[in-house]
Amino acid sequence: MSITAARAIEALRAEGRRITTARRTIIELLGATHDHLTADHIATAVQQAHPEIHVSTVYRTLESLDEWGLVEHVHRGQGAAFFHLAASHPHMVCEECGRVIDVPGDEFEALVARVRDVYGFDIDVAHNALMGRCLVHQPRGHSLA
Amino acid sequence: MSITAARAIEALRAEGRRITTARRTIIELLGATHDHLTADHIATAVQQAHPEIHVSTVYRTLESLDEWGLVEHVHRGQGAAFFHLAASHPHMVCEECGRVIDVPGDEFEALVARVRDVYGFDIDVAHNALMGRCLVHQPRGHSLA
DNA sequence: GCCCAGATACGAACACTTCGCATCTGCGAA
DNA sequence: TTCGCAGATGCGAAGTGTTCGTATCTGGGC
Repeated sequence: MSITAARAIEALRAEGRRITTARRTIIELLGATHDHLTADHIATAVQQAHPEIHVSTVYRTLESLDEWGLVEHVHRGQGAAFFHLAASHPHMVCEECGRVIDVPGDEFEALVARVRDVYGFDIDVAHNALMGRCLVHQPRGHSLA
Repeated sequence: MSITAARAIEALRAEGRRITTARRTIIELLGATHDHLTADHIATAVQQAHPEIHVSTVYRTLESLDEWGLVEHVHRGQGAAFFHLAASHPHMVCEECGRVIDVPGDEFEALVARVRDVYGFDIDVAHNALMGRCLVHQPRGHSLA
């Protein structure tokens, strides 16, 4: 089990929440991958080990873990949201190929600070993905060369 | 009719596309408001004047107008996307009250340029809304005072 | 006015997510 | 160890936002 997954489970225990099969399995799955998984992917993977775990349980579990700050979800444009263990960094999703790129949050610090000052709005950069085009899908094949 | 709506209809004509009741009504509606309307809102409003116009027509019309660059849609987190006449600026949506704030695109220029240089990713800042909290919904009532 | 590619009405289907409710279970107390 | 019960789950149905198939209709060029 990854260190982060172990920590998440420890956090559950520390707050007096139940460690159930669904919760443990989902957390371990998220801890074991760096992929960006949708609830449905997670349900499918979880059901390989525990076929009795229902999709709605996966949704509810993810919602709870999200609320408790142990996992986060990111909304893509139209498709399903994807989930990962709490890490709070922005994501960029290519509109052409769906590729997800992680960005360190500090790239956004200046913008977030300015928007807070000027517009009185506190941006949560990690909640919605930024859509756009990755380098192989830019108009007229623009490259870095 | 607003100037922008008139322009959009002119653009349709110039490209040899048909000016139908659905298209004209939707464009005029979008031109007459600064609100951020979902497809469903648009359908409801359109149907007050033309009850025969079907929701699916509204969706298809919006999709076409979007494709032709006359309107744009913005994805909120979980709820429905909202539409407006082409303007291409980012939006910020309060997670608490759903309020939508428009931001001039140039606030993002530095970030977009840097991300393009460093990550080879071309962000489309207008496609997904930025989620967060407006000033009345910030944690611990933080204000600008 | 006639014609037909393109647009529409209608409803069914779809993908993703939430809900209600009966049953079950983790875990603290006895 | 067993007991009790708040909280978690299984299951299916419903909800929401959107897309699709198909028969019919219509804008606008002739």
